[in-house]
Amino acid sequence: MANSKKVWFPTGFGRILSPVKTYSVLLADDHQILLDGLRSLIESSKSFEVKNMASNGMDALNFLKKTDYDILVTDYEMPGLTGLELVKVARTLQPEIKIIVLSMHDDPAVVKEMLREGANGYILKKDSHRSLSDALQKVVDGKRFLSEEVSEILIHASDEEEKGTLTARETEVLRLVAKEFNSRQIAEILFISERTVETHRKNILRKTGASNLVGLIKYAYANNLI
Amino acid sequence: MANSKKVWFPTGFGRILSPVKTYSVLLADDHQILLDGLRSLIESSKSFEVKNMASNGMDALNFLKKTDYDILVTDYEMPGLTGLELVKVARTLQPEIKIIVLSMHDDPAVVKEMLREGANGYILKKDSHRSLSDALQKVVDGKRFLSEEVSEILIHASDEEEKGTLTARETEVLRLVAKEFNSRQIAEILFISERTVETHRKNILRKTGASNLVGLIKYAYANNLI
DNA sequence: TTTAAAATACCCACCTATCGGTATAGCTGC
DNA sequence: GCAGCTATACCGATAGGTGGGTATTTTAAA
Repeated sequence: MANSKKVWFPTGFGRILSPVKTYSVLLADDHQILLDGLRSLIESSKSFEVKNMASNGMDALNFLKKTDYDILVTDYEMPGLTGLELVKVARTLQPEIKIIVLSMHDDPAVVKEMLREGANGYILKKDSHRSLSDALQKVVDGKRFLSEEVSEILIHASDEEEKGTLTARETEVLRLVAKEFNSRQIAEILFISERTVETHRKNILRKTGASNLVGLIKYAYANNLI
Repeated sequence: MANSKKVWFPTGFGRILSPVKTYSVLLADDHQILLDGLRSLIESSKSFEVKNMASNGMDALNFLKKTDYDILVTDYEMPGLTGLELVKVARTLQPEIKIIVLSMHDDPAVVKEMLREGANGYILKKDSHRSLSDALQKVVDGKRFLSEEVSEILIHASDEEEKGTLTARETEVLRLVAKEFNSRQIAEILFISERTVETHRKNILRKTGASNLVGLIKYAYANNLI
């Protein structure tokens, strides 16, 4: 991993010396007090070192461009770049970085999207500090970590999984969108008003959770509509 | 195949009767004189019957919505829906239909796109009438048909395959586009002007031959950029 | 038969992408 | 040195997509 120092650290009852890696961490959160608290928490373990702290997304981005880190711990809502955007960019700039999202948000859709876009762990601010240390250890071990609360949320979310079920007409429209037709052309092809096509598109966007055309096409690929 | 009549037709020296299928054909071209000529040519073989003729893309579309055909023979440039659009729609409405494009265009990019979007055969208006009858037979046999001229074009096209080679920066921009960032956000991430991002996007669109965002994303998928 | 969902359609406002220019600075290879 | 490519940047105009509404008809389910 990048920029990590190897130190000799006593394990067990101090009888054996073994190499322990110190993982570099980048913290991003717009609340300074939380940043300081997190640093303290994280560095209470000698395995982790907070190398930099950013109070907004853009600052975090600047750090990511200059330095490699083993772990990024980021808030979800921040001024400038949001946490989601930061996760995407971090995953692009440093494909190997481990990302833990620390959020107040317990919206399952948000959680899923973050995980989809590259987060390795997701914990809530109302979770205990144990969750954070567990998460750190899990992700450096190459595993995924969700706090109990988050797991709970995802389980119940699957109950109300009415999303993603496009109607036949909506699927038809989406297929045509994916064929590079614009709304006017789709309206001509289906013999309906352009307004109706726009309504369908809006409903498709809402149901799929996509933020724009690009997300729509990715959804279409993911669901074998292309 | 759809809407085809089976007739008993003598083969060989008339000694054996075997079942011969009459394939239904839809013709689309904006030149009436050519339509009439094509009908005559096609129906000189008892295996093919021109069921309808359309003088523009929208008329053709209407026919496709009402009736199933075995074969669509269409011009490339037409008022209303273009040939390319017609091919896409036809492939959507009637997945099993065989499509032969008859065009003046010898641009390899056009040829490739038509084939990619579902055309089974491509012949030029300067080709001989033999090409058309060969094409009809080939496509109903489930094969692809390109006239000699067209094959020639595609071969030489591969020489000047400088297209599709995006620069590193362009690829970077495209990846970010595919991550659902808009130009403003990409500008922020890359520390460049929004104008520059727009220029890159224009160049990417031109190089990939995509007509819009959707085409771009499809290109990104096809080239493993996502 | 009542109800709910789906498909249809319109409005306005705003944002974003695309088109077709032009232009300059830096780098690379002949 | 200079041609060619790349990355950078700007402009105006237009097309197209998105957001947030409302509302009617058709169809399918309870």
